[in-house]
Amino acid sequence: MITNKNCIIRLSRYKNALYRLQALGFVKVFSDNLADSVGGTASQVRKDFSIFGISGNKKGGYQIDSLLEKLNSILGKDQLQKVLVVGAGHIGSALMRYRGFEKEGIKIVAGFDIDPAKINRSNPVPILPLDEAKAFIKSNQIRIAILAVPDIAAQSALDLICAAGIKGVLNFAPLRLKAPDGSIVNNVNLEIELENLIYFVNVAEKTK
Amino acid sequence: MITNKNCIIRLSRYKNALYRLQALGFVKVFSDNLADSVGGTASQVRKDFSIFGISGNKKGGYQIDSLLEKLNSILGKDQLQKVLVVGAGHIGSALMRYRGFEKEGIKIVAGFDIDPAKINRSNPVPILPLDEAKAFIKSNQIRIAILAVPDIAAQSALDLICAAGIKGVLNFAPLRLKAPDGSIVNNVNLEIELENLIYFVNVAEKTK
DNA sequence: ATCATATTGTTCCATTTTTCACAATAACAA
DNA sequence: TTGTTATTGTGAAAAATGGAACAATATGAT
Ligand SMILES: NC(=O)c1ccc[n+]([C@@H]2O[C@H](COP(=O)([O-])OP(=O)(O)OC[C@H]3O[C@@H](n4cnc5c(N)ncnc54)[C@H](O)[C@@H]3O)[C@@H](O)[C@H]2O)c1
Ligand SMILES: NC(=O)c1ccc[n+]([C@@H]2O[C@H](COP(=O)([O-])OP(=O)(O)OC[C@H]3O[C@@H](n4cnc5c(N)ncnc54)[C@H](O)[C@@H]3O)[C@@H](O)[C@H]2O)c1
Repeated sequence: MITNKNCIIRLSRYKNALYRLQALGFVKVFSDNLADSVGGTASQVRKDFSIFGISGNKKGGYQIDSLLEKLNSILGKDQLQKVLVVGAGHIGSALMRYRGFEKEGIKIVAGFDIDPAKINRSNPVPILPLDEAKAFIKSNQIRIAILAVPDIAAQSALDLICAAGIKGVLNFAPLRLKAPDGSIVNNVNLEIELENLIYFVNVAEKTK
Repeated sequence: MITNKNCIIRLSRYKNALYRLQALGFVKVFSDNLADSVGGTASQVRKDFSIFGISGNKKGGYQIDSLLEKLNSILGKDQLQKVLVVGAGHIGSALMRYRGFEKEGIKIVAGFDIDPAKINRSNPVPILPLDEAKAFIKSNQIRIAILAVPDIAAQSALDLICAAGIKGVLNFAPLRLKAPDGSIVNNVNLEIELENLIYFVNVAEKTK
């Protein structure tokens, strides 16, 4: 069982690179082409594939279309992934208006908010009152949510949606949430991303 | 020289946890308190500190205020970090309106856009035409930028700001940019974050 | 003053991740 | 057909990361 997050991220990158190559008319690809496209090494590409039992052809590389099929299946992209956004504020609405997820088979199906002023059922992505979240999650069998509520509300909103059936949450609030049993929380912490960047810029500056 | 990104992320977490503890009135802390707060082990906390020459007191733990001073200095938080946003669209304006960075000593000082309709010099964070970016970066000695332009414009915008003196970029466009010499690009790729989450949710589902 | 105790700092060990290296082999050329 | 070459797949080596263990020691108790 693979627990290596970086490995899965690389699979996503290979997949994206393969679509670009396919769009350019390529039908096969070698491990070193892929390595170049995503910025890695050829042996790591092959090792990653081998972990998932993906094989190519000696001297012939990999068929792009069948490779994409396999990667897409591993990454759960053989079915449309329905996602909710909880918190229709600045970040939440930016995400709901973003069209880029759709080409990745990810569809934001609804937003939820406690502020009555934010409710808008006729939006392309409808924004509904939080009270309706539980029923919505259950009847539409949603498993994934993006959490974009104020920090103070994050844990209770998380508990609510997980109790309703959400299994995976991408959390934007910059604090450590306790994931309810059976659910996974990943964080996007932009403060920390910036701090990290600043650190490495400073280090580069000093060693220069 | 530390190249371990996770280690630096942990330093940020320690720092955040320390502020919370400080706000609760604590003046000292033990490695296992910190480990609990951030979800790690006590030896890792001590190891992280030791890497940076931070020492505490046998049996006495660490003084929170002096620990914070040291962490803040390592993380470059002893001076206000001025940051630009390039691209005042959905993501860019969400970031410019966000007040949360300020308490972290990060100040978004300006946004830049090519669309004349976006220009607004009297905004709390002024939004200026891209042509002015170079002069602004130079005269204000900005080193860090957030890139939130459409995918197609990302590489050229990156080249422009790095040529003007930007050393570190947090890029939201879901593609691999070529960092100009002497600059660092870190990516926030939400598509990939979601794919990753979906993968691990599926795995958990299956092994259940 | 002595002892017991709690906690650090660091060394050593285990695990994970990446890279190297090369045998196996499919494709192609002559 | 035979030989040459390019590329995979993988086992072994190396590097990086994380965790356990424990000696050193400051603190507080008796
Ligand atoms: N905006 C940014 O650029 C940015 C950057 C980094 C981190 N964040 C984090 O993202 C989160 C959201 O930030 P934002 O700027 O979008 O905030 P915001 O205040 O603009 O929006 C939050 C929304 O959540 C709604 N809400 C409050 N409690 C709720 C609940 N219990 N259930 C459902 N909805 C609820 C509010 O009505 C509001 O519409 C915060 O945790 C913030 O720290 C935001
Ligand atoms: N909005 C989201 O939720 C979201 C999610 C994931 C990724 N992204 C990525 O973030 C980036 C920005 O997305 P967005 O939704 O904010 O886009 P957007 O179209 O809302 O905004 C982009 C802004 O950049 C400006 N712009 C275009 N070219 C420019 C240039 N050369 N220099 C300066 N400004 C320029 C445009 O005028 C516009 O204001 C895109 O790469 C997108 O793929 C966005």
